[in-house]
Amino acid sequence: MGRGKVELKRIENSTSRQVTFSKRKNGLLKKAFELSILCDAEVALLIFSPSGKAYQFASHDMDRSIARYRNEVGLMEFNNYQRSRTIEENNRHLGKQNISMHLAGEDLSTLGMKELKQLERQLKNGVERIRAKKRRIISEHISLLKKRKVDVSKMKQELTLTSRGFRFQRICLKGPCKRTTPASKERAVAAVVLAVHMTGLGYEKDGQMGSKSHHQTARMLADQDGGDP
Amino acid sequence: MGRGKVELKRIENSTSRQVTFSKRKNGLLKKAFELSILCDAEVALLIFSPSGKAYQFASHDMDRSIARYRNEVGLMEFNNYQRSRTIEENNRHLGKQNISMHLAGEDLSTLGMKELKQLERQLKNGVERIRAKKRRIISEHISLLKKRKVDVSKMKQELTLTSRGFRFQRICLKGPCKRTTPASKERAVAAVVLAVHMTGLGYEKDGQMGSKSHHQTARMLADQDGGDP
DNA sequence: CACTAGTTATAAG
DNA sequence: TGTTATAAATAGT
Repeated sequence: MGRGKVELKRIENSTSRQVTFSKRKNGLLKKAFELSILCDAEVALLIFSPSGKAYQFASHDMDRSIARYRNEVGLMEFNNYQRSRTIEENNRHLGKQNISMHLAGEDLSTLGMKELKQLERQLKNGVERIRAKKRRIISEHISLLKKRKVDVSKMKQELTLTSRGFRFQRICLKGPCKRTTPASKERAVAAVVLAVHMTGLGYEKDGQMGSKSHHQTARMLADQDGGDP
Repeated sequence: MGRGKVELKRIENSTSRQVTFSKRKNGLLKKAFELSILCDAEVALLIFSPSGKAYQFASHDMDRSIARYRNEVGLMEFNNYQRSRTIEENNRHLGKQNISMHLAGEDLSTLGMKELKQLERQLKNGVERIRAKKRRIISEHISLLKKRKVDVSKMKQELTLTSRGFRFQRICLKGPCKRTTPASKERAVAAVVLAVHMTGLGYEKDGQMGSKSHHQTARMLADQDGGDP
């Protein structure tokens, strides 16, 4: 899009790379937001600029989405299957000796000694990385398990609190008390508002934004905006 | 984009919502990929369809990006601050009587009876939604906990298998056997390859893709492509 | 940062 | 799923 068609490779000119990053980052954040609204999807997006600045969007909650990711794809080979497919395409198009194709275990016979050595080194590294990663995943999962237990008990407590708030609301707003004044009603509402807010679960957004507002939203969703200094 | 301008709100028609989800999901994955290549950025994207299916893209490594996110923004209230700002802007631009501002518990005194009634209704709905949501979350968490336990034991089993593969590799490729022929080495390598693949943890990608491949890649990163059944 | 030409994404059919 | 007319994103200025 734009004056000229763009090649899909790293933009060499540093300035235009930064400009493009800024523009496309905003575009991506906006699109992510739109998808979440239009299609009622849960979307989480992390962007790190080359200079290390972080930007994010999460339609629901980043941690929730990450947890969900870990459940849905974290342990399956799905993830890795996709990854290796990606690598295969990657290498195929890079002309990188199609090593990943060989990694599929098919035609090792076409490899020379040099390539075999390379493969061997890669494999050793890979196995080591795998073992490290698994150790990491296991400990992560264990700590998650612990965290979950805490979270669940918290949720239960909060649910109790919420119920209290709800009862309070009913008593004050709909109870038999006939002397409800506007002022006391306001206070009651404020109390329920407080309870609701303390639960930390806000209302879902259910409306639309003008194109102006959602633009601003997208910008705010990112750290600041602007280029990446 | 398309035949008509589209409102930024949940698409009510279920069919077109699914179609739109499918299209925009692919578009988003593609854009995320392009940003990562063109601007040399690290991008991680998680998408969950309303029906619960998960899609992802990670330019580098999802776990790495998540860890980075936790460092950069994970512990700050940044996230929540941004979210509440977003909702506030959202409502402000919707002209929704700045109810979210009132929800902040500040100036209920400026509201008329009509608005108070609306607030009351919203709050009741909200509390009910919250309670429902919490019930859902709690049961989700509980089933997750159960699932996690199973998964962790699986991981342990796999780790054991991996270790075996690693020992096998050392014996076959580096052991004292001097009669290693190219053919037997190939077989050994193939065996290790198999072991590695069975672990399901592939190699990280380190290069870029041609424009053709990334299109395919983006599609493959999703489960299949197509709609969300 | 604003503009605009030429590109891309996508809503509808 | 593939096509087409139109909206939207954006590269270059």
